[in-house]
Amino acid sequence: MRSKSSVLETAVLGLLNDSPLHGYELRKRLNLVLGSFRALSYGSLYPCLKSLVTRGLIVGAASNEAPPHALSGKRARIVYTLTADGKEHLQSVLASSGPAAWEDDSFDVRFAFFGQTDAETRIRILEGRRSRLNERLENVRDSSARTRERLDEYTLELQRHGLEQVEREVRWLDGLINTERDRRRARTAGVTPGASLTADAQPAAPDQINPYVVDDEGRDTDSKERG
Amino acid sequence: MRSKSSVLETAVLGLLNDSPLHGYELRKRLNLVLGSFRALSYGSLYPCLKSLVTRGLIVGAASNEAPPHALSGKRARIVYTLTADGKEHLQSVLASSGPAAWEDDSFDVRFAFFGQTDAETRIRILEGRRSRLNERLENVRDSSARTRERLDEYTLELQRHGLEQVEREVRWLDGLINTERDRRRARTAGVTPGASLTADAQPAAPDQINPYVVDDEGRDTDSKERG
DNA sequence: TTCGTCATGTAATGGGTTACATGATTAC
DNA sequence: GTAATCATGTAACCCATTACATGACGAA
Repeated sequence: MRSKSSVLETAVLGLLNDSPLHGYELRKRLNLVLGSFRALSYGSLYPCLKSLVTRGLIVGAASNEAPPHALSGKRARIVYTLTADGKEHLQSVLASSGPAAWEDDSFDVRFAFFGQTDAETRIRILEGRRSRLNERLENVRDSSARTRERLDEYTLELQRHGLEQVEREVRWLDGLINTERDRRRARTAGVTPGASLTADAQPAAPDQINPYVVDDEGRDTDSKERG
Repeated sequence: MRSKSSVLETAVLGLLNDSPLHGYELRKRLNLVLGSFRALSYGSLYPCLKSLVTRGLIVGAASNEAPPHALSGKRARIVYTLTADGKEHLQSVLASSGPAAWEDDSFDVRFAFFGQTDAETRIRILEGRRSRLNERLENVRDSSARTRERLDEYTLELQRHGLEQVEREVRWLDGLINTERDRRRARTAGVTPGASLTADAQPAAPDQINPYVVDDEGRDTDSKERG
């Protein structure tokens, strides 16, 4: 249950859970998920795959010909597949909903694999991220209130813009959380799913108390060194 | 003219150009500028200061008492000041407007010090960043067009949201560029400045050709490994 | 035949964090 | 007296990038 599982590892395992892939292809898909759209280097990917093999979470098999959807023989490449251990590990990672799941670096990956994540976990992560962002917003507004006047025009504008981006992300989360709740309600009522992810962000309960469970991943909420 | 000058170094020099500061205080201000609002660790800051001292760009002086605005004796701390070399170096960094100035990591710092930057350079950096983002947008839309159908709901939503954020930043840049141009026009006409940074983003010329000058910082535009 | 893309890797390097170590000063 | 904040630093480590090395395949 302990193993750190970096963002990259989670992403690799998550993708391989959909279908076996070789490194080169893996990288391309990774770029769509990781950080939005930035190139991950092979210098990170291959050592990561190596390590996963060593730990028995995936296996690599040289596949010379006839890939599933017989395109063309191409060339020898190593197709990686999840092992039973790997699947188990992935499930445990995907089941966690502590701070580690909603911090900047990991949230995106976790969100990208929401399709393989339990509905309650999804909600917990979304709410966790939202309160994390709100907390940050509060900090910035506080410190801004104290130092606003002695900041020049551009610094101020940069701050304003940053704040706005975060506020927008909070509203995005509001919408997603509402959608998830609607779905939950529909599920328990036994109705066919109707809610779409792109539903408008209803104003949501004005004061959402969110007693998120910090059950895993060590790492508690009150770390100093934040403001 | 060559020296790499990391983001952190630029930020430090830029802040010290306003007024001499000691490490602890420096860090707090750095956090407002760098990456928006994230804690920079002393483990990065102090070695950086050390290196700047070694290279003669700043000098540290133990200041035991009477800080400028006589608060209280506090305690021995090391107040850093820019040297002539340091000022010169900073000016040359601030004068550069190549790709290195508008990439993700450095753009924020450069923008934060626009108050100390030449107007033409400001425009060039803003335009450079905008075309960088547009280029990225194009790439994502292209690859999205090819793989859209086999992506699940959440991955798709993540991508949509990422795209939206970037589009928003482009509009932000549109506004800033217009403001800068207005100011330039006002300047050459000898009028008192009236344009505010928060002016609405006019639709801007529908197709802005931007022949940005890649004059410094090695690093050309057509690096592979991007899509 | 040469260029672009597919494909897999390693070594050096870089830029940061965390944890550690230390100690004075201030507020409760 | 004791906790929080001020203040400065070092050492170990992490995770990723860049540059390098290699080579096959398909298309121009």
